[in-house]
Amino acid sequence: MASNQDLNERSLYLLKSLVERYIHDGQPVGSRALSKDPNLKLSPATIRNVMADLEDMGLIHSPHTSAGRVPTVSGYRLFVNSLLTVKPLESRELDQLQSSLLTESDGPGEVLSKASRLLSDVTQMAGVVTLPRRETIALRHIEFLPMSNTRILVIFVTDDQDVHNKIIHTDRLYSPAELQQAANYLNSMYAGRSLSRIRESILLDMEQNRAQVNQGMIDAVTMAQQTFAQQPKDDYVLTGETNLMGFSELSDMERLKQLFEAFSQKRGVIHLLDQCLQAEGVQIFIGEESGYRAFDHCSLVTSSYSINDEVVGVLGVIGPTRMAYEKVIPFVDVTAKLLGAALNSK
Amino acid sequence: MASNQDLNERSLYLLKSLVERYIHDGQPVGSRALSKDPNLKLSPATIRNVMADLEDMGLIHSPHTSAGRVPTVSGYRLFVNSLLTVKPLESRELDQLQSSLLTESDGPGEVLSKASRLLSDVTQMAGVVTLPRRETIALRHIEFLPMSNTRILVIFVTDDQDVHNKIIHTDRLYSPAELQQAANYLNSMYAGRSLSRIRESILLDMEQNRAQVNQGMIDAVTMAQQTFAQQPKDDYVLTGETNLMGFSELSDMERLKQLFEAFSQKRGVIHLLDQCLQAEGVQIFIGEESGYRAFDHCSLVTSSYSINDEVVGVLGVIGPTRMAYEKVIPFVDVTAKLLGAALNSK
DNA sequence: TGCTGGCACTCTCTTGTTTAGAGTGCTAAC
DNA sequence: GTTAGCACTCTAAACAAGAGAGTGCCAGCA
Repeated sequence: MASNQDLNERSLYLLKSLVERYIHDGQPVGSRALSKDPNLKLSPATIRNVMADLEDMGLIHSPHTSAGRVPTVSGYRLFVNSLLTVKPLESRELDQLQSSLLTESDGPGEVLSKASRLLSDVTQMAGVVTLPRRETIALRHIEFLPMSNTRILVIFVTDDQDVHNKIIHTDRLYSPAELQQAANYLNSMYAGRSLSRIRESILLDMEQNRAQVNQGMIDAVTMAQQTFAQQPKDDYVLTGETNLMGFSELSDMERLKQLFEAFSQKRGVIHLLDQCLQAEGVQIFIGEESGYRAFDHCSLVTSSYSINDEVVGVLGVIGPTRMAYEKVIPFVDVTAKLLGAALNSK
Repeated sequence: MASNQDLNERSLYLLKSLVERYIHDGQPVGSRALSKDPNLKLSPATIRNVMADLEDMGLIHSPHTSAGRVPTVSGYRLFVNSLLTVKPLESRELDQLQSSLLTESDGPGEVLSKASRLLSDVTQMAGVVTLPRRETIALRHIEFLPMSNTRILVIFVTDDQDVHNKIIHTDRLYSPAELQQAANYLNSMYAGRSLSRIRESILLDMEQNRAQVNQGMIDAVTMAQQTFAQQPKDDYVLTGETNLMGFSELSDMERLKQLFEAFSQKRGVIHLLDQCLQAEGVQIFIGEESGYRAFDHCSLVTSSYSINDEVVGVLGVIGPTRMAYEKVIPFVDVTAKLLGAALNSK
């Protein structure tokens, strides 16, 4: 058994070179090819010895006897963690990013779509952006419109100019006038505050028996919170899925189907992305690391993005394990920062 | 050259039988297999003669010398138009449909999604439903909220309880009070009428120099119309795309990619579906008939659906040319009617 | 005239075999 | 510790052969 001490500088350089070559041309890399590396004046035989060690350590693996070696998940992991030389963004790409995201115009929804499209267009893989999910969203404006029976259409505008609407069911019948009054009250008294604080506030007022507060107000806030709670916030914008169909490692139809099914179920993907909400900076899942079968042959490069220093969402790129990490990582990083900036300025 | 007179009852029955067999097991059908048909007491040799005629007429086609025959697009077309024996819906399916669609609860958006999901779940192909697009939509409620500079958030509730919102840019700055006033005026005076009629009305009032009408009102309606005009109505709900990955005739990765790209572009698909808006009843595109390369190996079974006798949208099923038309056609038909009914009752 | 049995033919698909090429592991020598 | 050499293994491509399916056509029969 080879110990970690065998991981001297030379073996690491060899691993790095191997991973880079494999990422570049997708073929298993043999000792002969590596021996051509000008920085590495070694014969194929020596390289074979080193590769045997790397294989013992589970960093590379041979598809069959007479093929070269291919990085394993651990190999990629080591590569990404310590060997990678990150390529800074090309200025052309940076320009494209900035001009696309920072033009003040459309609503938040459009900005997210643009970001996702950028991620997929530039990397030629799939781009994903989760909808921003703020802990405390303040009320900007609320409206209750009666529908048939006990159904009420609640329109809820948050202070980030996002419009939510939801049909809710109430226990009793409310008259249009009642609804109007409740909305007016909430709009005039509590705009700018978060829902939970509004609720607290009203309860307090009620205790103190203020005249203008009544059960209706409570109901109204409950409705509003309902609207918000049920809002399908577990959602994301995914673009460029079709790019993934070009990769040979995903050309297996059964695998591809599972992957696309995961995309439309959304649950699993969201759950995976949520794990990146906590983490600072760029987070990477390689192959089976994600824990989701559908992503076994994919890697996920993600970064959280923030509005006003509050982490609200995650964006990233989904592609085959064999991807150009050195370009994707900085790109995801910058995009996340720019998206945050774009949403800040709203 | 064989003339149409050769299309006697026997040849037609043979074609029908051939198409049915091919649809059922996906293999080219040979003369020997067809000779086993109990209603058709003919030797393989005779059947071969008839099949040769059918091939001359371009109704069937042989992939290679020693394979059986496969229907061409014309063959499918003749089959669908005149030979098909439609299978009525199974009561289980009808129950499922009714209970899913006719439960009064959620907004129109959810109903459309449910319809689409039903289409894909039952047929195990892809289901599509275009968003309803009414010629004249009446105003239920409107709200203008100021954002930064000359940007205004318009919230527009139509009488079918659908909420639209859009950020528009105006020429000059409007004060919150102005916006409030405009919205109040529109809501109180014109709720229930269509936008174009509101506009006419206001212009008329202005000519007659009524006191309460001013340029602001005109601007308000213009804004409202803008909101509505720019609304991306060229949209649909598509579900079960992944089902399509199971079909061998779509297993070519390049084709599949084109198909999925068409799905996400949306333009072409919408254009195709629009052609069904005019038509009464179920409309079918078989293979290349659609005119879109991406759909060359697909068939599309569609039907328009109506709200209050006004045709507003199209729904349908997308699958391989080799699909069970006799089941899909009645299913699409019924679903369209039920969806109309479900939306009517709102 | 229309149907049928027979037969030669064609094409695909599968299987087995061979060969070239690539890459390895091991060993002995430097 | 490094290297050259060599036997070995495995894949991929090319080729051959045979089985199977289905056809077209022809001659004979009702």
